[in-house]
Amino acid sequence: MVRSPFCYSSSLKKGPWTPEEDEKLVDYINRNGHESWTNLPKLAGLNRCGKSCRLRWINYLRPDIKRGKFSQEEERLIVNLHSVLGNKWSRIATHLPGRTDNEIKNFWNTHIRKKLLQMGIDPNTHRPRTDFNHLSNLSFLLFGNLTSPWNNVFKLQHSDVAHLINIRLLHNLLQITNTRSFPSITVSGGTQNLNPLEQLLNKTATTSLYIEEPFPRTEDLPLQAPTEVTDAANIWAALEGEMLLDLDMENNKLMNSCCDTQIGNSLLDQLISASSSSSPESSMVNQMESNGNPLDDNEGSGSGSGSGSPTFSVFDSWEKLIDDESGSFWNDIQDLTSLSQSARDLFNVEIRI
DNA sequence: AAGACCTTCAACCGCCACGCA
DNA sequence: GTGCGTGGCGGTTGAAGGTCT
Repeated sequence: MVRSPFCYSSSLKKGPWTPEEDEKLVDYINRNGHESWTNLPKLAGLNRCGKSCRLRWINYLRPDIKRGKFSQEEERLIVNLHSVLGNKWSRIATHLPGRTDNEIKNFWNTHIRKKLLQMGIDPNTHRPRTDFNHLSNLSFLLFGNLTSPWNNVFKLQHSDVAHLINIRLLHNLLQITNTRSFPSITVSGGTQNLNPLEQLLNKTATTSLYIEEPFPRTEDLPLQAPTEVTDAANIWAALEGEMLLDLDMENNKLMNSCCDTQIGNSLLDQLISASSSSSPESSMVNQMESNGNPLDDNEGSGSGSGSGSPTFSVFDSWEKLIDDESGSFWNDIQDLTSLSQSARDLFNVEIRI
């Protein structure tokens, strides 16, 4: 591939811009505009490449640049848009007036990404993480809500997330380490076309789940009758026993307490169903893009949840989280993280596969 | 006080798409 | 159809400042 020579000359200056250079660039563009970035440096008296000038102007010197910290509203919008658009920073930037793609990208990588990881959510897919390296981080989801000041609504979601993440972790763990098969889980009485785990978490009164067969640890052991489990606590306990997750007494207490929480509609379930359904995201982003600046109307119906669709969207879920009236949900996440260190240590030690 | 380590973000690099000759 | 110049984008880097030990 023939590389364009411009911008690769070693004689051109690189690195941070000086105030004098900024002044020259702003002055020239104010007087002449920027029809050709290639010719601009020469005409403006700058020993820079056009590309560098363009970047400096777009990311820093433009008069309509909004400086300063991102608001919670902007943060929420970035997360929502990223869940739909991925790393399309320039497209995301079109929804945040005054913010540049570079600024948003940096903000994502330095702030939001970390927060999602702490929540056990893969920032790339916006789904629960299923890699094992972050088990220690997940443990805070399991134990944190025992003492956290979260309000009731969020506690339920938080608990559900923990349940599903752990069940999925176990499932994946088994599939990876497995020479043995994962016990099949069937649903009795359920009418929805959900997979068993999702049905469990979307629990209706008539739903029962069966762990059909324990792990055959040895061929000598007789087959056991299917065990009926009717709630997340029991299925978790059953899996836990079969997985040789030898939690000590203290951990068990914590686990039981955690699992005593009543199951409600889960954030995670909604995220999953939103992601696997007929792509509400695409219609969402279309709506957002056709509505113009979403920051202008997000308190009304413009955030997408009021479209009349019965399907939960990923945005609804996020907004429920973020709208937590106790304040910033990010702050709550941080509270949990700090509370969970001891539990995290226990969890790390006790997993034996 | 000082060095190590961490975080942030401006700027660069390389690739791709598009328009034009 | 092909090659070149250019603009635009996303990933990455590294300097600077902050925090920790």
